[in-house]
Amino acid sequence: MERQTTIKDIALALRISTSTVSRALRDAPDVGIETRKAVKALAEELDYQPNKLALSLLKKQTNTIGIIIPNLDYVLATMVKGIDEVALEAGYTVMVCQSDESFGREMVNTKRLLDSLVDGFIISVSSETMVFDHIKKIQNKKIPLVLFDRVINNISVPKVRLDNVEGGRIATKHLIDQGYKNIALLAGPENLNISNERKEGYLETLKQNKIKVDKNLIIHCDFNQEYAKVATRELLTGKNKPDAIFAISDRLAIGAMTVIKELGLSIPKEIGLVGFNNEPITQLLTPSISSVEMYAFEIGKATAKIFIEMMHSEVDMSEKEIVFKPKLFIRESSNRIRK
Amino acid sequence: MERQTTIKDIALALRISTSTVSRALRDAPDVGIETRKAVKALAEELDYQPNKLALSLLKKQTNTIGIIIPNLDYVLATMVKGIDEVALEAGYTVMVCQSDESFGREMVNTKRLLDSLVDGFIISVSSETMVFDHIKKIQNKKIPLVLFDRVINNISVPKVRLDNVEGGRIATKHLIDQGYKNIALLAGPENLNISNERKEGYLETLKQNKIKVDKNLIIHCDFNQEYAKVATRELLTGKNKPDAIFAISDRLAIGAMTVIKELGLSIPKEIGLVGFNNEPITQLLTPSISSVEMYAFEIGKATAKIFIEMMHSEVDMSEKEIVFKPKLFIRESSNRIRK
DNA sequence: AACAAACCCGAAAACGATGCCGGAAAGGGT
DNA sequence: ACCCTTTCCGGCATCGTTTTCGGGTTTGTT
Repeated sequence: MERQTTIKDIALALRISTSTVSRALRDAPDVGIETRKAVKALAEELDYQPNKLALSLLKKQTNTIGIIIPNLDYVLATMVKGIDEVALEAGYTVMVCQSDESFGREMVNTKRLLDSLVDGFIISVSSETMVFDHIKKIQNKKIPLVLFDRVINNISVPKVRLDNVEGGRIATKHLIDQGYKNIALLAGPENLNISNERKEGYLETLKQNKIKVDKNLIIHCDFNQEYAKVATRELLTGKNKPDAIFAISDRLAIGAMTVIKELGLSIPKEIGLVGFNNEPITQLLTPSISSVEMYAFEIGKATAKIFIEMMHSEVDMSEKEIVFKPKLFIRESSNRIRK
Repeated sequence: MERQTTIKDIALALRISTSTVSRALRDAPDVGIETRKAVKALAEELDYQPNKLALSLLKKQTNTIGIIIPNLDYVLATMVKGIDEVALEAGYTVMVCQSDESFGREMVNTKRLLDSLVDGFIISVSSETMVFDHIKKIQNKKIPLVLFDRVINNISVPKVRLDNVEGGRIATKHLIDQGYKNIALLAGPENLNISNERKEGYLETLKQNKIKVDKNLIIHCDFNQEYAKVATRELLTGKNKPDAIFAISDRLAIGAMTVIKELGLSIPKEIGLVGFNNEPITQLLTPSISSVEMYAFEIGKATAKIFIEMMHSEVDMSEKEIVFKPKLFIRESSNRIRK
């Protein structure tokens, strides 16, 4: 690693002071036209790059955003892409840390990012996260923070998320409209907010349509894909056999689909199926899977925008919450009434 | 954002010098037991965190690795996870930038990371990248660099990658062993190394088995999933209809599978299918898809290990190349001879 | 000719930490 | 009582940059 040319080198070579060089490079007013030219020419020639560390130390800001996410699945990767795009545009660089759905690693990551002196945080909490001391620590230090996707309620901080309850509603409503009467729910981990919200929408819609809820038709399973198969098998061989399944993620839906086919049931005739996330792959399968679009990219962008706004203005945004409305894409897996 | 407590605050409060505080905190030898205790106690109380920027400026190293990748699909996300794990362990933090398969963005990213003063680079080049000035720039500055997955040949730098030719071979050989005679290739973009290497393995194996190559059976298509469907339709309705398809990625394979089913052909009886990457989803589909495992996580870890090694030793590793051997997982989509 | 006003530029402090060097105080030996 | 070691600590430079303040030279005006 070779020594970078510094402002001092230029100053020395031109027999002027570092202050002058600094001003010349930044087009400050009081510097002679001649010196300015000379400085710029030499800077170009020596491939001078200002040292960001020195600047950060002085200005007390690093132009870096710390992002903590539970993993890098399709949805989160897409969201990160959205964040990245906006952040880059605004001159920020992001540091992405995966908590791997572990609370411990989430804490370690906050600590690391904290003493990497990031300017702020953008976080989606892990499914294990039930206590929020690390979040509060960030707040106490008055460091900008935005939560997204998997947010925490009862905490005063800007949030960007999907209306998951609505997502649960539209999926369930659609299945009812298609004439399914016995709708099962493949839910995620018990304490995961987004899962429970979708479940809430499901329950609500069933009640609204005077369909009684059968607890045996609701199965919580991990996002591990094998669980989905086991759960589905359980459902379809139980005493109260469902005629439709609403899965809380496309991965779960795909697992369910496999089992349904294995059992020789036809989709959508005998069993209807709706997923969540609208991953591209849902369109590629046979049958294609109906799914709820959650606008991951847009959520990412909106999150970053709020963050940037927080950095640039002094107004309190701690109560701000942006909620995206989901949209159902109806495909073969649930469309048995011709339209 | 509140002011962090600094070494100076502690020094002032204890009426000692900053140097003493610094030494006390780092357990340096020449500092009295009493002062040491006092310093540590106060540091604890004030929640003192050393300022990394100041340290980095002084030591000229940031403990940060810049990672540039074309996107965040399953394979790369898995690799990044591997890198992350090893890097974290060694005290490094990673900055991940996506080039989005664009050469321009790859250059912009290198520049950004370069003047973020990362300690080194870990790069997988975009499919557009045909000129390597940015890579050479890194080398000229003598900054550690490791290429992985999509590497560049004819360039003297450590690399970690899969033996893609072998991957092409085992997939093709397997299809031949299963009695398929007319094997098509769904390849990736024309100038993508990994794609061409897999193709090479395919061609080589055909020749070795005295099967003549039909150029019409080789279709290059983008990783965009829709292309795969178009290409497959083209293949299966052309004059020389293949009885098997080797797809260079699972996504392409899934697209192909959809079309095969649409056309009413049975898998694996009439058409055999093998994918690449061994994504978890290949096991979930019906039929499950045979696929070549590329050990993404391990490749990520190996890459990071080489990087760390480069940082800690002075030996030249520019010729080092770690090549992982792929392994075929045989599933329903290509298994028509009972075993 | 004298004085004000531009116009340029340099010195020095500051950001937070480390590390070398030198010096004061304390202790031990003769 | 003197000298020589330890032991412990403070001063200062350093990393690369910005910024404030002040001073010198030139130009222009009356």
